[in-house]
Amino acid sequence: MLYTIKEVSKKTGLSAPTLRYYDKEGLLPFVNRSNGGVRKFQETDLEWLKVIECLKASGLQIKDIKHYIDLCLQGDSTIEERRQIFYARKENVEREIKLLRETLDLLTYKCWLYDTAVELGSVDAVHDIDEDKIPPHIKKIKKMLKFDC
Amino acid sequence: MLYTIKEVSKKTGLSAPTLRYYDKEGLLPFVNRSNGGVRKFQETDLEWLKVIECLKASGLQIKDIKHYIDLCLQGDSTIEERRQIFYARKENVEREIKLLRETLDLLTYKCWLYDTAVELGSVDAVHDIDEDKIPPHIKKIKKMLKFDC
DNA sequence: TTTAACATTAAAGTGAACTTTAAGGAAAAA
DNA sequence: TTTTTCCTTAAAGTTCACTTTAATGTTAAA
Repeated sequence: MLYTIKEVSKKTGLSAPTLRYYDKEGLLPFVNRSNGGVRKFQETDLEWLKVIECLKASGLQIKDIKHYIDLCLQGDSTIEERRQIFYARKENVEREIKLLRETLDLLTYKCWLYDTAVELGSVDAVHDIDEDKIPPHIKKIKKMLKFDC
Repeated sequence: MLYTIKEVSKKTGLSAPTLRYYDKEGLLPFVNRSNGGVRKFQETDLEWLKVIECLKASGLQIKDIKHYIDLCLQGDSTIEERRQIFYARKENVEREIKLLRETLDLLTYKCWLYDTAVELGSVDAVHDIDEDKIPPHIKKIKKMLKFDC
């Protein structure tokens, strides 16, 4: 089964110009063409695209994804470097998740604050609230925040 | 205690030009100046900056953070809109964390694959490996991936 | 009071990841 | 065979979030 760029666009959620841009940047050297020069994507190309999207989601730039693709083309002599790339990406994503969880804590607190502000009719009134009327999970977050907000 | 822009830069990790850029974009309308026009940051300004950083980390653009700051300046009449902003940000961060966890799964699989490829001396050899020599947590991820990689 | 280390602004420049445009070629249906 | 719908490219444009530059003013210590 071969796919046109439009079909791949639908399957991946990447626009056709984005796919062409990736190709131009050297991310898709494995995609074949018809005699007329039209790109014909294979099933394995879709798998490559998923790995590319994974590396992008991990915070890797296009030019560094290209470097990884180049290593793949060079074969088994580059295994060690590719291994290190994935370990570095893994660490980066773990760091990002940690950061987002801290962000989520402040947002959860703010959601409670504004829920309560809507109830009481003012933001100031929430800061005057009785300690024991604050839900435990909010209290816990408030302690971690180390600043009044 | 009042802080210069350089001190705030050190405390927040944001560069001095970035802080000036934020000010220019209307994110810091509360920061006072000396008679000579030099910014003098207060403790509360640092708290504002933490909320701004939280909104930025949640994926909000500068112009939309400005809109939130504007709402704050307008007072209690905008409580409901601000509440909705934080709920939307919370949902967005939860979605992002989910996505990053999926990314992490593929990266964890790739780390195992390249660990094994280093051991065996080739990537192809990893694909020929005995099913029962694949660790359970990797098997689990492999099943979820729905594609060979 | 001079000097050094800050601060200020406006405006231009940067880099990343696309998107858009324009002009045209390929492929499939009528 | 013609028409329509796709595809192609190169090149320019866009958006975002800064960063850099240049020219100048403020502030605190010596």
